[in-house]
Amino acid sequence: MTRRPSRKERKEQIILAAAGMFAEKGYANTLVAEVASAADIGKGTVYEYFRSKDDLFFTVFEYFVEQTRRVAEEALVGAAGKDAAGKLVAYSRAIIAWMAGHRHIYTLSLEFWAASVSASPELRDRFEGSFMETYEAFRKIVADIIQEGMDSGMFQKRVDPRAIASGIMGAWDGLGLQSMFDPAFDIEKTAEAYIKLVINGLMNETT
Amino acid sequence: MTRRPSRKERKEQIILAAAGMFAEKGYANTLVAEVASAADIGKGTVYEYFRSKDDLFFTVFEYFVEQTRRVAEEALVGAAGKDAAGKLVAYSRAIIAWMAGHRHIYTLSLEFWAASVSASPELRDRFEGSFMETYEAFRKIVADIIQEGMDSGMFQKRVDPRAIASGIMGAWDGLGLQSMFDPAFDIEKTAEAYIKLVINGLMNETT
Amino acid sequence: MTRRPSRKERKEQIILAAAGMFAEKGYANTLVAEVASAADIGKGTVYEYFRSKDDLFFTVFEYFVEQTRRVAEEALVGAAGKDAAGKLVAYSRAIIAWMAGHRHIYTLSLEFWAASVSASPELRDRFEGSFMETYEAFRKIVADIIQEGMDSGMFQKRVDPRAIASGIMGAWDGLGLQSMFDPAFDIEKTAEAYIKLVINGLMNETT
Amino acid sequence: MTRRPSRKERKEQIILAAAGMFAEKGYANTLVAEVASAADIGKGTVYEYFRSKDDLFFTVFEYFVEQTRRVAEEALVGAAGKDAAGKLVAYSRAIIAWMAGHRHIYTLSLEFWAASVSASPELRDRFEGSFMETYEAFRKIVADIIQEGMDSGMFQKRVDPRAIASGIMGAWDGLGLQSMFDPAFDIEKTAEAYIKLVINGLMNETT
DNA sequence: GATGAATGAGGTTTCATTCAT
DNA sequence: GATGAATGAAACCTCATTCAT
Repeated sequence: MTRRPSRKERKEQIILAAAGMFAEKGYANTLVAEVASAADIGKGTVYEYFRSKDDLFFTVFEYFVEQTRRVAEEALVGAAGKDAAGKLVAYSRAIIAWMAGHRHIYTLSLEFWAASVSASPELRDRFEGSFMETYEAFRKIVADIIQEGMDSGMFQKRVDPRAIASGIMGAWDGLGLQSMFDPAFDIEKTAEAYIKLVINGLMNETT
Repeated sequence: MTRRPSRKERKEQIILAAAGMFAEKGYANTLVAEVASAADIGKGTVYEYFRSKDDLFFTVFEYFVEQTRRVAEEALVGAAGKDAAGKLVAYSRAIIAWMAGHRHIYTLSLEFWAASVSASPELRDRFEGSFMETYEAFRKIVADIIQEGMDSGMFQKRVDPRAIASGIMGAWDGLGLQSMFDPAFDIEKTAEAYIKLVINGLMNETT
Repeated sequence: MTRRPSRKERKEQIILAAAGMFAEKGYANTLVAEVASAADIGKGTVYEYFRSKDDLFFTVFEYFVEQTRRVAEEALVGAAGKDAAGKLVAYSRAIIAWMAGHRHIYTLSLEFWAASVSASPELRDRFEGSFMETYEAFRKIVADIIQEGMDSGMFQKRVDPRAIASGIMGAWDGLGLQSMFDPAFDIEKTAEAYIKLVINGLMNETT
Repeated sequence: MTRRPSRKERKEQIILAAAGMFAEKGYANTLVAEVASAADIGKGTVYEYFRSKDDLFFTVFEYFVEQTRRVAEEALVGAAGKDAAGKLVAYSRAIIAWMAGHRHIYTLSLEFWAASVSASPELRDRFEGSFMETYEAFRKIVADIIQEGMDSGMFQKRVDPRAIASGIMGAWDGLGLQSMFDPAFDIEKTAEAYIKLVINGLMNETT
């Protein structure tokens, strides 16, 4: 005999069900009824927890952002103690591993990216703002590692840490994208070779 | 006095109007009536040229792919005669310049990416197939340049050309994405610094 | 320290809350939850006292009718001992004063009138029946006064007492209606002038 | 073979169908689908002509007001040339005859009255404003007749014409109401007796 | 007895698509 | 060939009512 879930648990249950459905069928093609059914609740119950389908969508997004940040945070912790190059490799591996391991969920990114341009103006602003903030957080982490490498003398090449961080992050997203279109794409192997090349670029002064 | 447009011109007129609307409001939020109105024709006329809204969407996508490939082709031609590093820089610049110069249209990518996951199964397959093909074409071009650099001895580092090509392309997409969320993001400067770092990585053997 | 209300008090508490809400927002636009909240009880509790929202509505109606009749009764008592003309004036004044003083509640009449035509067949019948009965009761009172005036010789004009009673009652309702649409409408002054004119008509034989 | 109706005719066709349905079942209990079906068109077509169900409702109201005013206008014309008392009788007869003859439509009044208090604030204001204007128009007509009667010396009693006009109009509405509840109520006979009494009151100076 | 979370039937509204002109 | 009025399936959302606690 299972107890009735708390309000918070019930809400998360719906968010997870919605995340799954949105990832699978896309936001526009997912019926609220399907989310409810996936969460094993009645259609009306969804509206007890979310004002509208849009509201649910944005909440799923926030949940997703939260998770993404936690992944980054954990990766950072796992990389502590290593030198700059080691940190970069470890950090990249963690991000890519998460993408590879949550391919099903990662699909949501595409939905969110699209929504950030095509949603209603109010929603769009919220998406855009959140994206900028999240990307900035990632960028700071990566740029700090690069700066540390330059400071320690490990990275000989003089670069703008933020620009390079942007490029590295871009590559992560872009590789994730390619793995989305091509199931045979080996994102982990590809990313591994790639980050090492970038690090090689950082370690050698241009002659 | 303007002559009546040919069937082909009329079709392109609709495609361009649709591209603009889809980029601006997103596919799902764009009404067929809006496309028709933007193309200065009647709503019913759209159906003289396209079987359905989905069909129009996919045609816009094909048109978009075609253009993208032409951009790549032209960039490649413009880079002919340079050495591998020069080609890479020129090629990257051309791609990024196109992104920066067609930001409004480039938004469509997000729609297409999302559709490749969330559209109806049939449409999804067509999207996925086309994406794989297009990415493969780009990948070949970039990988060939890298191979050429290694063959010529300019690139000292031994790498898997296809993997690195994937990473570079990923960075392009990912930087385009960041520029989409952040109007202040200077994609051309960032990409310039980044591609040079990657090239530096290629030119130096790991010690 | 307030004791727990008896079942009857609790029921009246709900009726009053419902009356207030229905008068303010209309029956259709009032949520059962709002009634409950206004009555300071839980939503489910309403259903401990009333079978359905319709049932609550009808009970409010009956309560309203009861009050209206009491008002009429009291007015009649207050007018006892006067002559026919005096009774008519006093009676009219009491009715109109009640309307003016309970403008907020009187709004309910409009809801009831509408319901008597547009509610479900069963409910409609109950409304119609109750209205006929109530109007008949009023009509009898007024007609009796008129008859008394004619009998006593005070009213010289020969009239059908019931027809005239209907007209007078109609004027009361109609004036109430006008005061509902126009906050500036002085119903008491208007009704006073009007009833005196009618009495003047009764007192003078047509020449 | 019937030609396709013009936009204006089609709109009126919907208004009439809606008026019938609203009168029969009440606004809240009428489905848009029922209106469409009564108008022999598709459900979606209703929305080609009206923004919303509320909008349709208000348009029906305006149509109703227009008709009511036309009735008053015609009645006034028909009464021209008579003396004040004759005008009053003719005018009253015309109004009451219209009510009696359009009982089916007149039911709508109850809906409109109720809406003027219970509809959404915006709609409510439009209703209220329109009612005040319409009542004022009627009031002016009746008051002018009374004034004319006093000026000509036919009406000996000194009265406030507007107050008495309000009372007479109130009686019309109130009698219509009674006839609505009671199918056996003979509104024409009752109104006839009543208006004559009122006129008697006007013709005789209070002694 | 009292409660309010859960429910889902039912209603409005949207919009891709058709087809008569 | 072009049009846009008409359509109705489909989807979101509301809210009276139930029932487990």
